[in-house]
Amino acid sequence: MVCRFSTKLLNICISSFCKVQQLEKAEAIIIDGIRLGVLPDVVTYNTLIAAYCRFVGVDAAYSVLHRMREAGINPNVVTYNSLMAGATKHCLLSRSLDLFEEMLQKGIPPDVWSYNSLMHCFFKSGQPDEANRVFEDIILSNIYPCPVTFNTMINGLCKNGYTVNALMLFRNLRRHGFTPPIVTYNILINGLCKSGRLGAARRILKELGESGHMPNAITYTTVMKCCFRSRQFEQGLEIFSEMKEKGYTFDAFAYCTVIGAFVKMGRIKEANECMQRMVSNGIELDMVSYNTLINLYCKEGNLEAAFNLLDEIEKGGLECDKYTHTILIDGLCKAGNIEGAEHHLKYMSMMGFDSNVVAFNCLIDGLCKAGQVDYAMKVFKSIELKDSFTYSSLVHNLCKARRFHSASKLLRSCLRGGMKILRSSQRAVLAGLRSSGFPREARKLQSKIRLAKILHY
DNA sequence: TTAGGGTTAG
Repeated sequence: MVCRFSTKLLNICISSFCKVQQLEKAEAIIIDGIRLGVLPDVVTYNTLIAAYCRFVGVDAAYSVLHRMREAGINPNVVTYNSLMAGATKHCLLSRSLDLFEEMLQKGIPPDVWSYNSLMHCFFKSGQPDEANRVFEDIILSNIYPCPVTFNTMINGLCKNGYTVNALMLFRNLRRHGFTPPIVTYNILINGLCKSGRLGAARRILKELGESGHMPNAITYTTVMKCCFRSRQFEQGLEIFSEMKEKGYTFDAFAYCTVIGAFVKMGRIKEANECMQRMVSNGIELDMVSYNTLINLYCKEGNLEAAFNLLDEIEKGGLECDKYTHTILIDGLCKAGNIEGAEHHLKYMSMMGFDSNVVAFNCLIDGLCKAGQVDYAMKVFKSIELKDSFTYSSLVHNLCKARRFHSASKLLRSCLRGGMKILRSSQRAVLAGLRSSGFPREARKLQSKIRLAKILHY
């Protein structure tokens, strides 16, 4: 006979294994349980589905759903919520919307988590108006919003460029008695930092202190990153020291932020020390951590170590991403191995990665630095996607090669396209034209630049 | 079950 207590115990075990990502052990326990007459229930399958969504992928979670149905257990609102959250996390946005529709068709009433996922999905697919409509529906319906609803809304608004609206929502919620948890503060501080509203971010940070909350490691990492991003390295390092003094635990996010900053400052020795501390502290390395390490190896000129690590990662079953390959392409270019970089670009494409503007920018810059400006121009013409880095780099390098007319022509086409270009590159063209005896062309170009500023900036 | 911080190029 199956007793409920046994299934409850089974579920506790499954949950424990799922939390530490030991899904095979969780599956094995289910088989053992069935053998002993303890049958899995909807909670067992939901726990597994959530874990597969989180650690593996939505397809793996669907195979559990299939087994669940075969066992005669119907999915409930939690099942759908997990699948929706998983689909949104893995950017399968239409799948997430389909799941919501399927839920309605099957007569399963969505709860606040379903709506939260739906909003998240709309924001992630760049449809803030649709997300806002869902939010209004929640407010006007009898579904009670939870803090996650507000956080999803504030985060989505920030990520879609509506930081001012996010700040207004935060203020309105506070006025109506909502006491924001630390997560809300972190979301808002991050959004404000990333949109360059550092003053507003500082004010929210001050409010956080006054609210009686303590900033957590995420708050510190966010503000530290913000300093590094705006090249206020010393200020960022002060936060790093404060974190250490106050005894905050460093996770992969905090270490990667600091290592990345040391690498950017050219302080490779300190970056290395940090990396060793991260490894010796037993931090489990994910793909971003590995990318940070590969970047460190490349910047210290140790391409061999970088490629060895790439092999190790691939053999270990972790999938390298576009960042890994772009870092390696840049490393090869910086080491003067243009042939290797081109070869790796082909490898990247063979692996199914889309055309990557950053990787091509590295190659164009590398070619210029190797004196192959004509070839760089050929690559430039062959690529569809170009950004301000592409133009700035090529204009700068054409000036260095004293090809001011070509640089001027390129700068004009960039301005016509409404693309921003580094001021130093603009100045280099103007100065070059003047010094090489073409002041009239320099004046004409200057007025084009002014016009573009009025039109686009 | 859901929301927040980290990796690439001038």
